[in-house]
Amino acid sequence: MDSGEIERCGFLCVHEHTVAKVLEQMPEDEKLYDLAELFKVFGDSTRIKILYALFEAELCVCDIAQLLGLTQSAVSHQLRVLKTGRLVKPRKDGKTVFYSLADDHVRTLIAQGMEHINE
Amino acid sequence: MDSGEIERCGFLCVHEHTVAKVLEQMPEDEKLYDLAELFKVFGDSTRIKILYALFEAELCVCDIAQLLGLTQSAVSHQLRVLKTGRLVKPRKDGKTVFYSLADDHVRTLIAQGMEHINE
DNA sequence: CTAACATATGAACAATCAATCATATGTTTG
DNA sequence: CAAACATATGATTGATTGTTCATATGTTAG
Repeated sequence: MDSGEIERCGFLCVHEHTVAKVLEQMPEDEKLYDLAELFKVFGDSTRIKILYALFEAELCVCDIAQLLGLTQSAVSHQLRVLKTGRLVKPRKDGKTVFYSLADDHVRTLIAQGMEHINE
Repeated sequence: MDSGEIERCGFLCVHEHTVAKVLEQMPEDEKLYDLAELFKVFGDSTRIKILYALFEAELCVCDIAQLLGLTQSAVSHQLRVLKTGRLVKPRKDGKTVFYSLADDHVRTLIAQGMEHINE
């Protein structure tokens, strides 16, 4: 088969080799799940704000809270989510904890997302 | 002020000019909200699977459902979310509706996300 | 027109989540 | 050691979300 016929959804509209390609290049379920988890971390405006604040400099928790008009607790909870997703990293200095972006993927992803928005 | 002193959180740890820069380059609230909304759309493994399936070819709803082992209804609901986020676009052909990726940002964003995962 | 089919939609429910409040941990200062 | 401070954590709660089931819309074939 796979000649060019399009059988409607008695089973599949598309050619068999297309189906094969789709299934072949599809990553494992676990990867897909992890990827969704990553995007989920970006999917909250409070966390986006925190990341943007860290674009310029590392900041401590209470700075972020005051800059963005948020509770210390709320910021701390969200920083934990961002840390777990390896988007930010902490640096402890006495009783203060400074957070900064974990790597450049964060900037790149946010920039790409912004491009999509501005269209 | 803004000389180099670091006053701990009596008010701010960081220099005033850093605070100024942060606030200056921070996009408007609405943009930040929209950006979070965009990432939220990527933040579900079912939708990620659908997008991956559309990497190879445009597919109709029931194809996607069968390929991924999902209900027609579930796929339709999620395609609506993807369509609203302008990540996929429909092409109607008789009673069949074929969906395809809306633009290349989708590929780019997913690729960038995957890079972050694989580290 | 009617039956069959592909897709879309709406209501309902369980699960997930972000903010809040209260409190715990850990560090510095006196 | 005790008080003050920065941060983290745990429980609770209101809101959001993904799936399911039932049904509606719209198109094609007979």
